[in-house]
Amino acid sequence: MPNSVITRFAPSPTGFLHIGGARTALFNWLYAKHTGGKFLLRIEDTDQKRSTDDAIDAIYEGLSWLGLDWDDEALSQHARLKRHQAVAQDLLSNGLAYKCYCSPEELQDMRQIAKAEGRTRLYDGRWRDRDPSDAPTGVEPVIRLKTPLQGETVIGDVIQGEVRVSNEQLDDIVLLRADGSPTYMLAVVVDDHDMKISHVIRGDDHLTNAFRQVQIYNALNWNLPVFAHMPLLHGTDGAKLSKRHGALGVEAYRSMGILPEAMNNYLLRLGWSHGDDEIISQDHAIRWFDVKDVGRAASRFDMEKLTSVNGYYIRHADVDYLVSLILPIIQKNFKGKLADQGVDRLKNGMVSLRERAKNILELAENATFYALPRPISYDAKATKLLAGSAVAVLEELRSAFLNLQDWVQTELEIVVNDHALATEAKLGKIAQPLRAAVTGRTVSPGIFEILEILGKDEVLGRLDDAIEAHTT
RNA sequence: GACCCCUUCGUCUAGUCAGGCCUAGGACUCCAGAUUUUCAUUCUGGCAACACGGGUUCGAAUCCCGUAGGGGUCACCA
Repeated sequence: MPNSVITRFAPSPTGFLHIGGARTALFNWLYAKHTGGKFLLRIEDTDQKRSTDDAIDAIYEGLSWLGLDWDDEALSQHARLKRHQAVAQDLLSNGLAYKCYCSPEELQDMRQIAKAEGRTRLYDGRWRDRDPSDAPTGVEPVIRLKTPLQGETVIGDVIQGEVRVSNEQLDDIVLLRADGSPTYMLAVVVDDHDMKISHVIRGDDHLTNAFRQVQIYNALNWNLPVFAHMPLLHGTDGAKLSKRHGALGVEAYRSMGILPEAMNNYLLRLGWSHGDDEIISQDHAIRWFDVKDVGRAASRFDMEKLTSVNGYYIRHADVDYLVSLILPIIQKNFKGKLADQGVDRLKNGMVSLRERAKNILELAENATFYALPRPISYDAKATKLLAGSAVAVLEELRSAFLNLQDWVQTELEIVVNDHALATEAKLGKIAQPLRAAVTGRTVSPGIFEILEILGKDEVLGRLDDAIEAHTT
């Protein structure tokens, strides 16, 4: 059976797509692409109280931003309630499951005793073989799976290897709650089976759940999917990333100016590698990625490395793409006040600009002087630089520029250099005030490039503005 | 606590399956230097690790055992 690989990402709608979930989704997506299979999305919204449309949208948006498109319609687990119930009923009528009438208090006590005695098996199976006529009236039972008492349950995990646990450790799990809703354990198994999921790739916090799920598969006499439990992503402190730990949603990184390509690349390198390769294009990722190569150790999330990868992607990104990303930011910051030639200037200056930014926010900030109309504002350092004798320098430059016919970088450089020689000043002494006058800042791309892109009229105008603003 | 998983520079990792090519390689960070009109890029160099203890072997980061540390899971949550 060629092309039988079907993977899935099954997040619960908690309000955002967090970074660990994004990595899980990425690995599932890559594996599907690598094998020419399908990647499906299922929303685990069994708990209706906790899932909202907004939360579901956040997942869609997060995945879309990362470019992790899914095949077919996203499936809502909740919509499959009837099927889950039917499966539980089958199990019940086949004698593979039973009704349990324990009260929450009873269970609580049982658990305490079991823990005190150091046992893992928390439920003692007291209703397992009890006569149904003993059932108390007025109590809705839960349905529990009759799990094997002896032997062991084994998982051949692609990442973790063979993991086995004694069945004595596993108690009879609840399949259907008293209100008739399925538990997560039942729902995943039924859904994964019905969706024909071939590979279950998920965080290894599910590894111990997998044993219980295997028991459900076995009771149903269904084929097992291939399991791949990938190590968790940890925070800088080494603990599991969680909301409490300040784990952020992918949209938070987006608003920090991280590029989705960089995010994917960074996430991919956490727990997986291809020799010494650091920058891996999506094409290569698809070609090279295989779940079996995922490591078993958890890794920590490192913002500095992400930032560095992000810088690389910005430096190598397409000019128009970058302009389209920063334009809305600049317009938002300055209320749409854009110079007529603003966009052209941004495009012309972008190659130099992109080498100087670690993220899109910074890029937008550094590019602003191109986009805004006169008069520009000066930051504190620029203001300081323009005080005193700088005005005289600007005036001299202004008249030198005035006569320049061929307004190109090389010519401009000659003019400024000549001026430096004539006044026996160091180039820096002249270039810095010029930079401050023209960009409003002390840091920018090469000054001659800027002069050319801005154009003669604009430069002369900005010099006038600066002279006027700083003449005392 | 019980069960399961993990352990190479501060971090991500190569090397571990098929022991010698490893005086352990790369990347990020940091430091120094070169380039330079500022900043950045780029380039060069540097600091820095096989958790520990036993074995097996001519030889172990690699195999075995133990210890320590870290993580995960133990719900009528997902």
